[in-house]
Amino acid sequence: MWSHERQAKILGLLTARQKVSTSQLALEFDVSRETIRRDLLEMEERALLTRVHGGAMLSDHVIEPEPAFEKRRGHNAEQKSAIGRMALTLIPEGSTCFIDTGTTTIAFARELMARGNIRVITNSLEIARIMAGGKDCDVLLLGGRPHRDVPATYGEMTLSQIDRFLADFAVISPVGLHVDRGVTDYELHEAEVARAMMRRAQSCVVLCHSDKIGVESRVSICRLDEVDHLVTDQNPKSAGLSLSRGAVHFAGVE
Amino acid sequence: MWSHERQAKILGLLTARQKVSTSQLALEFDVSRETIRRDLLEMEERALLTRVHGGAMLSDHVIEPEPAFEKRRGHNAEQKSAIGRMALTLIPEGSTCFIDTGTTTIAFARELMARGNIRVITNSLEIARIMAGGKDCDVLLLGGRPHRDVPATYGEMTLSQIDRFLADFAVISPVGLHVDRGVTDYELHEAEVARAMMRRAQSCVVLCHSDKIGVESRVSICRLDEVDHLVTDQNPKSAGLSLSRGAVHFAGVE
DNA sequence: AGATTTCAGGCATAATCGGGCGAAAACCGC
DNA sequence: GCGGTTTTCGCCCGATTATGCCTGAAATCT
Repeated sequence: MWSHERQAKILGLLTARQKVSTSQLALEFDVSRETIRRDLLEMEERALLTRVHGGAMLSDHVIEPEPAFEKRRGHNAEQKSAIGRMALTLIPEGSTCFIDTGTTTIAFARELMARGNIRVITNSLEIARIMAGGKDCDVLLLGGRPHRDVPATYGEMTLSQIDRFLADFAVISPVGLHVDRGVTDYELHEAEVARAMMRRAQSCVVLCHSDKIGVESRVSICRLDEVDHLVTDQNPKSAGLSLSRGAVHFAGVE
Repeated sequence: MWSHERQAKILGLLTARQKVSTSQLALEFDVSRETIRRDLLEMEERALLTRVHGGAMLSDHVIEPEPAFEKRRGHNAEQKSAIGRMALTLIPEGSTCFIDTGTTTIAFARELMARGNIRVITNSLEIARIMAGGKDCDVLLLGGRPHRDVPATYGEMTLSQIDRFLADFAVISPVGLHVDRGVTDYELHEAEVARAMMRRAQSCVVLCHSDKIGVESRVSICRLDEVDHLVTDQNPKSAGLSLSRGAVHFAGVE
C-alpha cells in the first residue's frame, strides 16, 4: 500500500463518513499514526480536507440541522459507522443489495460507496444521493410516495417495483428487535417495504443498534429466525439474543 | 522481449491491477529493477501512467466535484420564485402535473406546495422531498438511476414509469430556448424524461428564466410550437420570442 | 487543575530512486 | 563477415523517500 493509494482511500472514507480519526485510520490501514498524520497534512495542503484535533473532516461541509430525521442521524453515529463497516464484510463486492431506509443503513451505504463495485436497489432518497457518485456503484431508486418526514418512498408503487427485482441481500434496519415479537417497525408502510425486500432477496441482513434490542414496535416485519445475519454493536443486553438460523456479528466500538 | 513489448504488457497489467510495483514487475519479467524503472519513466513521459514511490499507478484524475447544482440553486432565486408564482395561475387546484427536474421547477414546486391540493409526478428528489409535507399534495417520485450531480432519477426505469401515468400538465424547465433550435437540454437523459412527460400530458408548460432565452444546448426536447405555455420573467431579449400555438406569460419582477 | 490524548519535530532504518559506468546485444554500412 | 556505433540492460552507490519510534509541547477531557 502506497501513500497515494492510502490517501485516495482516506478521501473515499472521508466522503463516506464525513470525518475520520487518526487512530482509527492507523488501525484500518495498519500503519502508524504518524504516517496517517503525514498523509492528512499533505492532503490538507492540497485543500482536500481540513485537519482537526484527532483527525480530519471535509473542508467545505456545511451542517444544517433539520427535523427529527436529521437529529437521529447524529445519534450514535460512531456505532452506526462501526456496524456499517462490520456489515461490509458480509456483502461481497459485485453483489446486489436491497437497502431499506434508516440512519443505520445510511451509515452502511457510506461504507459501501467507499468500497464501490456494488448494485444497490433502495427506497431511500438519501442513500440514492450518497451512492450515486460511488465508483462502480449501480444504484436504483425505487419510485413511490415520498414520506412526510423520512426521505424515502413507500406505497404500492414501491412494493410492485421491488417485486421486479431479485437480489442477493436485503439490508434492513428495524425499529425494534425482540425475542418473542421478532423484528418490528413503527409504520406499516416501512414494514411492508422491508418485508418485500426480504421476500425478493436470498439472504436477510439486519443492522441494528443495541439500543433497539429488546424493543418491540407496532408493526411486525418478520420473526427473528427469518433473519440470516444480525449486525449490532456489543452490548450486555444483547447477550440473551440468539438467532435460531442465522449468525450474530458484533461491531466492537470503543 | 523488447522494451516496447514489455511496456505494452506493463500497461496491460496496470489496467488490470490498477497499480504495479517495480520489484514485482522485475520479478515477473525477469529483468532488473532499473530496467523496469526506465520503462515506467518513459511511459510516464508519454502520460500513460503516474509513477509513485515503489511503482506506478493509473494516471490519477483527482477531480474536485464542482457544486454545480447547489450553486445554480441560489442564482436568480427571486426571479425563479416569481416565475413559479406566475405558473401557479395556469395550474388549477386538483390537477395532475408532471414536474421535471431543475432549479426553476423547484421554486415552482415550493409555490405549489404552499397552495396545496395537487397531484404531482416528478423525477426530482428535491421536489419530492419538498412537496411530501404539503397539505393535500399527492406526490409520486419516479424511480430510476440517480444522477451523479443532480438530485433526480433518470433512465429507462424512469421513462417506463412515466408512461404508466397521464397528467394534465407537464412542467419542464429546459437549459435553452431558441427560436430555430426549439427547447433544448444539456443531457440526453434529462431531455428524454422531459419529452416523455410532455407526451403523457395534455398541456406543456415551460418555465424558463430569461437568461436561457436565445440559448441552444445539446439535446433537443421539442420544437417551440409544441409548447403550450411559456412562463418567464420580463426581459427585452424575449420580446422577439413568440409561440405559434401557445401563450407567453411574463412574471414581472421588481 | 490534573490526566489523557494528540501533535510536531528529530532521528533511525529500510526501501527505493537516480545517475554513472561498463558489458552485452543489436544494428549498420561496407 | 567485420568493425564501429547505438541501444539495452545490469550493477553499484550516494541521495531521496516512506515509515516508525521517541520526546517534549499543546490541546482536550474530566
